[in-house]
This record gives sequence, structure tokens and C-alpha cells, in this order.
Amino acid sequence: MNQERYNPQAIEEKWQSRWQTEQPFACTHESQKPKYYVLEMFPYPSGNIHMGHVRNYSIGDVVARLKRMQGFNVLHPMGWDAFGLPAENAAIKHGVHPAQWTYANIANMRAQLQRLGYSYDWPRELATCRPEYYRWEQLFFLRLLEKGLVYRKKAPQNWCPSCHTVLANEQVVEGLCWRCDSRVEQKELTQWFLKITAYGDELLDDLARLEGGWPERVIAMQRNWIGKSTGAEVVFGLEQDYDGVQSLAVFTTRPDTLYGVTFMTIAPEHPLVEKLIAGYEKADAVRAFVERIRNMDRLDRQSDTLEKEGIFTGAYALHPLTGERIPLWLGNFVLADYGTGAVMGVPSGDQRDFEFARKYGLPIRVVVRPADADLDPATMEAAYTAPGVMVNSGPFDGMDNEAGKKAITDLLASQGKGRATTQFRLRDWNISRQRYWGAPIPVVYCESCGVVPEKEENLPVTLPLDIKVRDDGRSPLPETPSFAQCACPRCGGPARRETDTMDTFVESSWYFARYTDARNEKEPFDPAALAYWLPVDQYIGGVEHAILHLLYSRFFTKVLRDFGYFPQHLAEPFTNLLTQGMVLKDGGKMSKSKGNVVDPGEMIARYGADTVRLFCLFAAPPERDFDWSDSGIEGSSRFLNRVWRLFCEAEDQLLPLAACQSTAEDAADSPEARELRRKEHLTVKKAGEDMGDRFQFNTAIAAVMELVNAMYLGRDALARSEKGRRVFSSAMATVLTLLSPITPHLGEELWQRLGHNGPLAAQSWPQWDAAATVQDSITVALQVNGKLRGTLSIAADADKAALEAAALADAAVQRHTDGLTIRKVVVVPGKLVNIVAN
RNA sequence: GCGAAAGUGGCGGAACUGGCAGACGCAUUGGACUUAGGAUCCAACGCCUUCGGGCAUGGGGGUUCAAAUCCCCCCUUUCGCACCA
Repeated sequence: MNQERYNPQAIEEKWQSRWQTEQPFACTHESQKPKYYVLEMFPYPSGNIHMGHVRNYSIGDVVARLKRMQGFNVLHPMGWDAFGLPAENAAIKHGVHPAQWTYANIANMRAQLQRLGYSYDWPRELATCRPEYYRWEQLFFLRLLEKGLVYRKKAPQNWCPSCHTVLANEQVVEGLCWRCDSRVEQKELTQWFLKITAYGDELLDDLARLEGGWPERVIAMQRNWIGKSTGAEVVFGLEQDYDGVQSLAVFTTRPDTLYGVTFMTIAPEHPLVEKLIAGYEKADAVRAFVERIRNMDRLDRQSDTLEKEGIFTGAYALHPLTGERIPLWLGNFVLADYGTGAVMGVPSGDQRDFEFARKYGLPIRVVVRPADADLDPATMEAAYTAPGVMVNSGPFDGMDNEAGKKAITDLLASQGKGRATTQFRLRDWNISRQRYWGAPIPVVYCESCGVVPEKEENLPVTLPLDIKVRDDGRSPLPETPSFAQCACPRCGGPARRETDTMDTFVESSWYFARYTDARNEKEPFDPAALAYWLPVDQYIGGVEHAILHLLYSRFFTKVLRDFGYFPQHLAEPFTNLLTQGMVLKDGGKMSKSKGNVVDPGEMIARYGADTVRLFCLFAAPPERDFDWSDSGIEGSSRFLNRVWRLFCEAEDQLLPLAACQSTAEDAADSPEARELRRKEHLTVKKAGEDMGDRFQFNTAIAAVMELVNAMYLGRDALARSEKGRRVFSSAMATVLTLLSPITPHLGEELWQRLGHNGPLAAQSWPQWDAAATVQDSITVALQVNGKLRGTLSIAADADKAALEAAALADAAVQRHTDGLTIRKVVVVPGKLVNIVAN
């Protein structure tokens, strides 16, 4: 008997160095096999991997390894989202160049990933900070410019004072910077915008294609973020001519309530305000109101407890259908940048308007009432927003209000006073960043030609590395003459290069496609490779990217398709999305400040990579958060030791079989053999379904644990005969094979010692045989009136009559039916017998 | 307020199509082997019990021979969005 101890450090080193030399997981698109592209969100090279990475990449690696064994040609790449602010902050703090810091971190993290044994196609590795990568992004920028999908605009922008840069709307979380939690300010700047709103409808509609493949809540979050509203723009005439302005438009989703308008509310920032109040005796009070609202903190202004406030401007609009005078108010709840910045006030049909009207004594006119009741404006306590019948609406009285929406919009349109339209909450994407460590935007500003795109043949516009990072965090590029001063690509005259860089989310919006041909120096993608690999079949990452990265990637996919780079039939980049939960410690997020960080490196040093991988998958289903448990990982370690010992203690009895290779004849040798072979096949069934179809790795592992437990129970009996040993050896091979996507090092090591030549990873996933899982006798539950009263062991093929007879003959059943009349017997073959008696 | 998800032993979690609730693991307890064990092995382990059984899947109703699972109402927690007109 072999007493050798399980030494994960030694065997993991052995197999990892072999994988590094042989790169067995590199792949090509020239294959007859069906393809499978599994991708985990690439990491920012912060310096060290944390448990969240380990969980994310372990899930992906199991999928990749399993799919390979199931006969797919699998693409499973890894790279680095390598531009970004932390590199600059580190440069300031430690005096090291951002590039040097980044590349050193990449080297370190690459080694950590290799230490975990992930089956990546390393030759495709990419880093977005390399010119070989971002040159293609600059090319896409030029294309976007040609098509008018990127433009410059001067507007108030989200400005993070601590990061010294603007932020996209998606990067502002509750008024704070997504990265550093500083309070975001508004700053007027001219910036580059990607016209993501041009794809608003498609981004919204195509969410339907993702149903079933993406988590419902991510789809909901995107739908919410895009925020499409259907309604009408209604043009109200103004009572006077205000400096040439004679009308004011509003957007409404309720054109059916147009006859209920009793006032109009305008955003304090609306450009017309100053004109409206000119000459009004209380103009100063209005100006003071505007100032006060403008100076309010953005967070406070958006809080849900903020009281609605307004002020009359002294001006009037005219109702487009009745000609009635409508007082114009300013309101602190009206958003300047949504719709037209002005809303019609219908107190009877909108709760905000209702409260506003009550507060300021404005009239309330009911225009939609429930079908079976009247509403009295004097006693109403809230707006009526449910469907109903139109009243007080001139020719539309009696009409269903849904029909009224269209009818009134049509009437307005015929008179040139409105039109059906839609509004999006989604804003265009500001991609300018006032930072150094990012991809240069390939345009120049020429004294005579204006904004001129860089010539395609001059790409890449390389980010200069010979700079000194400024201590105040501001970008050194504007003061780097060798970069900022240039010749105009059009006239050759003196010009200044754009010194803003691109948001790093631009790089991550298309990296998944670059992996299909990462080393191509002639074009961004090989069309054949793209057509073969895209879309990504399974994408895996944290839910924190539900909007940002996933929305941008979807947008880029549609744009690159329309530019002809991506296949024309490709609508979406990621067919299936798994959002894995967080790894917590003591119920909270791991953080250095809390001192509750579990370091993967330490865990690997203590238990080995296989144990760490196993525990991450066993602790909980993948989409759920789980709390790291020190005793939990002990359990996983114990299990692998148990497998190791089972193998070593039986090693001289083991035969070099593959999974599921014992025969029915072998199984006929003894009841133990038959039972173990049955368990083996059932485990293959369950593990395959749980790992491959449901991504429930925890239950797949539990099933293998049961098989191992069964092997311990049966091993002495099975060791007695050649056939028994065959059954046992086959089960051993099955354990190693089923575990191999999760614990590949242990699998390869023992597979080799079992006497096999080729790698276990190249084995086919075992096929289970239904015939092996049948049993002669089964246990059925016996119930009386739905309550369990006993069990019954009976021939598996017993028919209903036999089951019923056996159940009625059972002592426990008789005891519980004594004195009762049997009304009915429900027999579910193979499961139970329920006797209904009273 | 809107949207999504989740509530099952001391804990993580099983139960996939309604059919023996608690698989698998952790923790705990008892035992074995040991110079010793924080190794390993065996066993117990939802709650109550008069040992017949009774009660248990957030709460309350319902459908059914049978409900963690289906239907209705309610509560709690987490996440996202939120004066979006």
C-alpha cells in the first residue's frame, strides 16, 4: 500500500511548467469542430489577483475545459485592461512610470494566473496599452468621425476634481466618482462624444435577443438605463413674442390629458427664462430662485425628499387646442436636459403636478376619470393615473384615454402644433479624458483648417513614454511639445495635437473581438476568424459592469458591424452572460481597510491551486455571493486528500481504464460491483448536466463526493476479483475525469499514474449508459393521507396493482388505516403509493 | 415609487418536470486508532415528544390524494433606477 502524501505544490509545478512549454490550450479557427468561445472579463492590472478574480476565472476555466472534453474547439483567452488612472496614481506615489508599473503588474499577475493552472490560449494575450492594440481603436475613431458618430460639444460635464478628468454619465454613481467616490462637479468643457443615442432603439430592442441568455436583472438595468419613453412633443404658443421666440415645446407621455393643462413648469436652467421675466416686476425674485436652485448640490437636488418648489414667471403660454392662457412657472423638479426642459402641468393626471398645484393653489381639472366613478377636483387626494374615460376634453369626451393619446397627437400634428416622438434617458458617451495614461485621440487642431483627423497611414498616434508624470495628477501631454506640437495632416501648417485621451472603456468595448486574431498587424481582425469565433458564447464577470462595459460593448458591436468589420448578421457580442457573485469575508466586502482580505497566494501556498479552485466552486452556486470560510476550504482540501489516498491505497490494484469503461459483465460479478457501476454512471449524468447545462458546480462536486464515498465503502469487496477491480478502476477514472475541469493538476497526475499516456484534458467527456443505472429493486414511499408512514422495497418493474397490493399489506399502512375506509389509492410507479382513507 | 432577485437546520447550501424536505460540505457531540493529534476512521446531528407520534421550508389563505415547488394577499432583506414629465 502506497502511503505517499498528497503534495499539491510539487504536482502543480510539474503540470504548469509542462503547459507553459507546450501551450496545449492554444487554438485556431481552422477547425472542423464546433466552436465555443468562453471569456471572462479581463482584469485591470492592479498588481495582484484577488479572490474575486479567482472565482471568476475558475468558473470560466471549468467551462473551457469541460467544453473541450465535450468536443468543442474552445477559445479561452486572457489579456489586460491596461490603461487607466491607478497607474498614474502609482506613478505619483512611487515615482515609477505608469508603463513600467503596468507591465510589472501584468508580469506578476500573469504568473499568479499561471499558478492557478488556467487553460488560457496565452499566445493571444493582449494589453490595451500597447500601440499594436490601440492603433485599431484610433482607426475606429476615424471611421466614427467620418460617419458623424463622434462629435465635439461644449456642455456642462461631470468633473471629478480628484481625478482631474471628466466622467461619463455611467461613471457617476449617486453623484460620486465611480473610482474615487469624490463628489462630481459640473464643468463647462468641449469634449468628444460617441453618439450612442443613435443606437438607442437598437440597443433597447435587441435586449429581447438576450432573454434567456442574460440574467433578467441585467437586461432590466439596461432597459432602465436606456429609458425610452413614447409620447408627444406639444408646442404651446407664447402670449407675447419674447425676442423672436413665440412658442415653447414640451414632451409628454400623456397627450390624452392635454385638456387638463392648467400651468406649465420650466427648468430653472432653461435658456428662455431670462427673456420670459424681462420687465416682470418680480423678476428679481425669480432670478434669486434660479440662483438658489442652480447652486444646490446635485445630490441634494436629486434626493427623493426634496420638496417641490416653484415660482411664477409672470408670463403665459397659450393652450394649443383651447387657446386658454396657461401660466408659466419654474419648478425645481424639472430637468433641463431631459425632453425639452419644460413640462405641461396636469394636476389631475400626474402626481407631481397635483402636489405642485395644491401647494400653489393652481386649478385642477379632471380630464380622465375611472369608467364607473366621478372625480371631484376639490376632494381628490391624488392624481388619477390609471386608464379611464376622457371628460372635459372637447370633442374627445367619452373616448378611452389610450385611444385619446393617438387622437390628440394626430390632431396636433395636423395643425402643426405637435408630433409623436420618443425620448431617451440615455445620453451620448463622453469619451474625452484629461489624463495621460490612455489611448491618444487621433485628431489635431490646425490654425487654418480647424479640427483635422489624423491620416490613417500615420496611425498609431503613439502615446509618448518619455514624459514625467506631474505631481498634481494633471496630464503632462499638453506640455509635451514633441507630442502636442505637430504638423496639420491636411495643410502641413503648425497644429496642436489633441491631448485628451480616450476613456478606457473604449478599449474594453471591442477587446473580445481582437482575441480572435490578436497578433494581426495588417488589420484589426481577420474576417474569417471573426466569423468563426463571434459571438462570445459564454461571458463571465461581475454584475458591477451591468451597464457600463456591457452597454458600451453592445454599442461597439453594432457600430463595427455597420462599418463592415463585424459579420453583418452579428447583433450582440455576448450570447450568454453569467454574473458571478462576490467573495465576501465575515459578511462584508474584502478590503484592506477592514483587514479582512484573503490572499489567494497564501491559500495556494497552504492548500494548492486545485483546492482553492475547488472551494471557490463548491462554496455556493456561481451567481450568488459567498462568504469565505477558513474551515470551508479545509473541507475541500480534505476531500482532495481523500481522493489522493483512495487512489494511492489502491494503486497496485488499479487498471489503466478510462471513465465508464467497466462492462455490464464486470458489474455482474457482485452486488457491490453492480451498485458502484450504477453510481458511477449516475454521477456522470449529474455532473455533466450540472456543470455543462446549469453551471451548478457545487452540486456537480457534491455528486462526485458521493461517488468517492461509495468507492470507500465498496473498495474491499471489489478488490477481491479482477472484475471488481475493473469496476473500481473505471470509477476511479471517472472521478478523475469529472473533477479534471475543476482540479486539473490532481487529475493529470493521477491519470498518468493510472497508466495512461495522453493528457486527461484531451479525453472525451464520458458517456453514461442508461442500462447501467437500472436496478432490480427500488424503494417507494408509503403515504396515508399524504403523510409518510413507511417505505417499501419492491421490484423495479412492479406494476400499479402489485404496488397497491404491497402497500396495503404493509404493517405501518395497516396501523394507520385501521378503522378507516379506504377511498382511493394513488400509485406513482417508481416513486410512492398514497392511500386516501377516512 | 418602479424594476430584479432572495427568504429552507447552528452555518454554506440540496431538492431540475408538484411525489420520502435537509443531498454534499462545514461546525458540533460521542466513539475507535494512537505516546500524542488540530491526522484518519466509525457514528449521531431540524424542533418537540407521554416514544404512539406531532410540528417544520418568512407569515396568512387557497388549489391538490400530495406543495419549499402552483395561485392570491402580506412581511423582510439585498441590488439597480428614481421628480425622466
